[in-house]
Amino acid sequence: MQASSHPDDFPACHDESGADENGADKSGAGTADRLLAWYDRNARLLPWRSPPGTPAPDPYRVWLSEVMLQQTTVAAVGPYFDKFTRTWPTVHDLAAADDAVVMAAWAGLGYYARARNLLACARAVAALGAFPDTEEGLRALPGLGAYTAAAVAAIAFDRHAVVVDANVERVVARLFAIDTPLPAARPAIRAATATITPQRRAGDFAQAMMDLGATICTVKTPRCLLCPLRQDCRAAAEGRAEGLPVKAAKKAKPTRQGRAFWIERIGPGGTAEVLMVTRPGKGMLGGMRALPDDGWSARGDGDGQAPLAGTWRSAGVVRHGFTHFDLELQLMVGEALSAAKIAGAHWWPRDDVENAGLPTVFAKAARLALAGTQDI
DNA sequence: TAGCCGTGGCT
DNA sequence: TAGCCAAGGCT
Repeated sequence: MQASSHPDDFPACHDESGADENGADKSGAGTADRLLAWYDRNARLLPWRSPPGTPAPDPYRVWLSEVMLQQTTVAAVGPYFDKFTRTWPTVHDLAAADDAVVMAAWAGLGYYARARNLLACARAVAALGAFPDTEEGLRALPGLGAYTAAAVAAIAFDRHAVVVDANVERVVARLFAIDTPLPAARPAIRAATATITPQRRAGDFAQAMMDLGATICTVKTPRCLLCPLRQDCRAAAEGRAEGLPVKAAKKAKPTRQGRAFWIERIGPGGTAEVLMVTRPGKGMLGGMRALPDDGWSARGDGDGQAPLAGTWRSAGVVRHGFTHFDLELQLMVGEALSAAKIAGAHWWPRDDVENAGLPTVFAKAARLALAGTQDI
């Protein structure tokens, strides 16, 4: 049994038969050929994807889907991809869109820096005239890191690129039985991926690896008996696929306390309005419309203070989990006694709050205010 | 470089 | 249930 692996013993040596000491066979182009043959028969049909063997899809759609799919499930992306491509059919349409409208359209999808970078990227591409068609050119655009640049280059432009995402990390860590914990294993995994990435059909290969990771080589209880790469897989041969890749322990999430404030007035038109703010462009929920709050953050509790003078009562508590902390948000309802002098403040129709584009934590708070529920 | 940055589904 | 996790990027 292999006790450990490290960069020095990678890639695994192959004898003339192409099989290593555990019987795993990754010699020549066999692994890629087997995976592509499986993909030709089993590719998932997705709105942003063209079937295997057909012309590459529109780079705009490939890029948009890849950004939306960063740390986000296929199921969650679907409706957003439809909405964005319907509203903005080309990158030029998106580049010309209003910031607040795009941010509101992204509301609920999370990781809002992606939406800010999406607009910056669309405008950069519009200025260039078209998407760059090389990995290096794509990598220079805002919001495109090593993964996304490689994926777009391979999928949209049929470039040879080594595409490594969390699926590929898992599949490759198992194929080569890489025991080094993540993230230290990344260089070895990337080198291993390069050895099996084919010169042709690199885009299909990347998508095939992701489909394999999503449907066969899953995190929990991988379906090794159904895997087209079982004969290539050292971890499967050793009966320990589920144990790979090894991951570093995670830190505990703190719980933070904060307050948000629901402030109504009767507007100039005689209808009820709610005070909203546009949050600063950087940091948590940056650039998003929100309710005023008391300054809570990942680093600490809010100070409990209202943004302006008034009398307040608690309408209940909203609990919400973020990536690295949990929040208990007390919703305070009251009448403001003075005019709002809050950065980014504006009034929004009370009857149209569901269209304000609020991030989920504030959408929960708004539901609480409107329903009068005690706890959500 | 390791911490920051959302959300909802699954087990 | 409470934690884990998803087609990561930025600083």
